[in-house]
Amino acid sequence: MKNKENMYLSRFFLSTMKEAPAEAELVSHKLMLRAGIINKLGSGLYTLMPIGLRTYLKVENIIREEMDRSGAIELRMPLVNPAELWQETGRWEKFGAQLLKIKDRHERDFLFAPTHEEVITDIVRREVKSYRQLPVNFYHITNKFRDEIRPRFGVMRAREFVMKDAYSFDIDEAGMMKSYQIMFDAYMRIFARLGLEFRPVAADTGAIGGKASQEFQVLADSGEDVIAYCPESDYAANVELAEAVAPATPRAAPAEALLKVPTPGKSACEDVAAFLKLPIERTVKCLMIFADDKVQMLLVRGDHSLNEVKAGKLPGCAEWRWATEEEIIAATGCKPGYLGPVGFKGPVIADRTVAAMSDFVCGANAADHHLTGVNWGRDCAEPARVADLRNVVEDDASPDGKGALKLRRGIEVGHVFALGNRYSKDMNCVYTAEDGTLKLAEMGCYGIGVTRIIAAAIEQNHDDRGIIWPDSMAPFRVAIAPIGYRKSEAVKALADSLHDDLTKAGVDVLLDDRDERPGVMFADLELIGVPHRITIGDRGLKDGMVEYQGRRDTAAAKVAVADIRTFIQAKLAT
RNA sequence: CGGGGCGUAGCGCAGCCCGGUAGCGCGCCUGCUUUGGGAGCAGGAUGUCGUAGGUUCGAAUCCUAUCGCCCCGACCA
Repeated sequence: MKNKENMYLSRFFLSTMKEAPAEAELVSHKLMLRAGIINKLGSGLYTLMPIGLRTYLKVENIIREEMDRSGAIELRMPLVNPAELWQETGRWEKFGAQLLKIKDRHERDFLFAPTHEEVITDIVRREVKSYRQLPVNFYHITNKFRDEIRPRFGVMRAREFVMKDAYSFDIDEAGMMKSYQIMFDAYMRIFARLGLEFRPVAADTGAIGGKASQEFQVLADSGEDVIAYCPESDYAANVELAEAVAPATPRAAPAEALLKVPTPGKSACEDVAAFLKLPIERTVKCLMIFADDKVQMLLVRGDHSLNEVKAGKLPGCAEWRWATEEEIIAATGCKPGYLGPVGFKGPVIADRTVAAMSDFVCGANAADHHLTGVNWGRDCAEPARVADLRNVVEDDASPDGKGALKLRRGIEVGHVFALGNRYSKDMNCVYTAEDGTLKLAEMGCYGIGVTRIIAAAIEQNHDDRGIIWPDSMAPFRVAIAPIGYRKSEAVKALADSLHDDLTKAGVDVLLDDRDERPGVMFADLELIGVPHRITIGDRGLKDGMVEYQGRRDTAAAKVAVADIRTFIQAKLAT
């Protein structure tokens, strides 16, 4: 970023708060409000204040540099799109309530774009005629609007937000995968340069569909996603996708007799297990869904949880929903809480773990009763289908067979998709191939949540005093804190000359010339997260010393005035 | 959309149950003092009590409606 002369805090605009507004829950949200980075206009709508914009621009520039380096070409598409384009792909209807639709003065339908596949595909089908023009990768960095069901956590899940999205077009699948890899590599460079602790993970392709997909997750305990990874290998996947492999040991032979036991008021597996004095791993949880026009029974072990994405991948279950209580009673003759496969007439789909259990406990399809010693084949039919239904848990075997899985939470800041020809087919985006035939372009799409990165970085880098910016994202890299700026000629002279020298050297430096008390100055500079601080006061100056303190340092270091310029340059170089 | 909660000064809150015309802390303004970790003293400004109806002699307080915001669930960068 080019430095301007105006790096005096008294002429900048800073609005800090001692107390965070009650609306904020998440640390990053609180700190962004307290540091004056954002200002709320409405639910999910935020102004990026001057200091926030400085950070934003640094992030944007790193992304732009790496995108350009990867060969992607920048353009900019409009926020408002005509409905017709979205009707071509069916997403005018299918995108759901998150799509904010509007009408213009002629009563024509428009929408606020939540993403830009349609627009870019339209551009390419009109502009690209020949294989000679491919591959091509266009990107832009702009505002998106998604009418989120529940905006929250400030800029983390805002309705209007900034996203960098790129779209690659190739002549065939091999080309697409090459473009995909190029983007993947660019993303690795971007998040590394931003100074974030992150991990690329295999992801579900979700509603967009496609062949391959990976998410870039910033690791943070407050993350909304859970990722499973294997410390012994490079396996890492979103739990939505992470495969729970079948148990290594085969099903044991039945050892117990089937027994119906009263379990009054005990419906949850934990309660049943405790009541029967059995480990919860012996129980089976019974979940009823409605899909494919019928009520179906899904079984997972009592201590496991259903993976709803996996459920949706079962045959005929793409549109599944939870069964209603009435449907459950009609299908089983029993209220939820005491259900089981024994005697159930409909389809039973068992998780791999459940299929390998013997002598297990499940509901008796009779209120306040469970069955113990249940065995497949003997007491009820083998499950109609055995599938991977559950979320992996810590210490599950890694699907690559190389150890045990660990879980961590993450914030999704980027996502790369090998899309294929879904959109080019719907929108007839074809090119003339070398052999003269018309072929569909193979697409990839690649998103980065630019504004979300700011929040994610704070989640990962803060302490009880405030933000600790990575150098790459700091609104100012160096702060000069003069004590007695307006009292001491010597302090002012050194502060000013240091400010000028650093500015000339291309360093983003902020001189706190407000003449505040030191406590106020330090507190503000720490809150806004400036990574390096130089403190100048008469007390040190009489010995020819100033102080340097890194934002993460516990104590300040004394540095001779004569050495401070080289000292700080050395700090900035690391 | 379903469930829960909150709207009183820029921010954090009290007052509401039990109606009597609004208060505390921080911040802000003025002056003096202070100046190495969110200063001290003195003085001061700031509210259509979210909005609209209703009950009442009288409503921040009770009733109704409405809007906004936050939290928990389904979505995603």
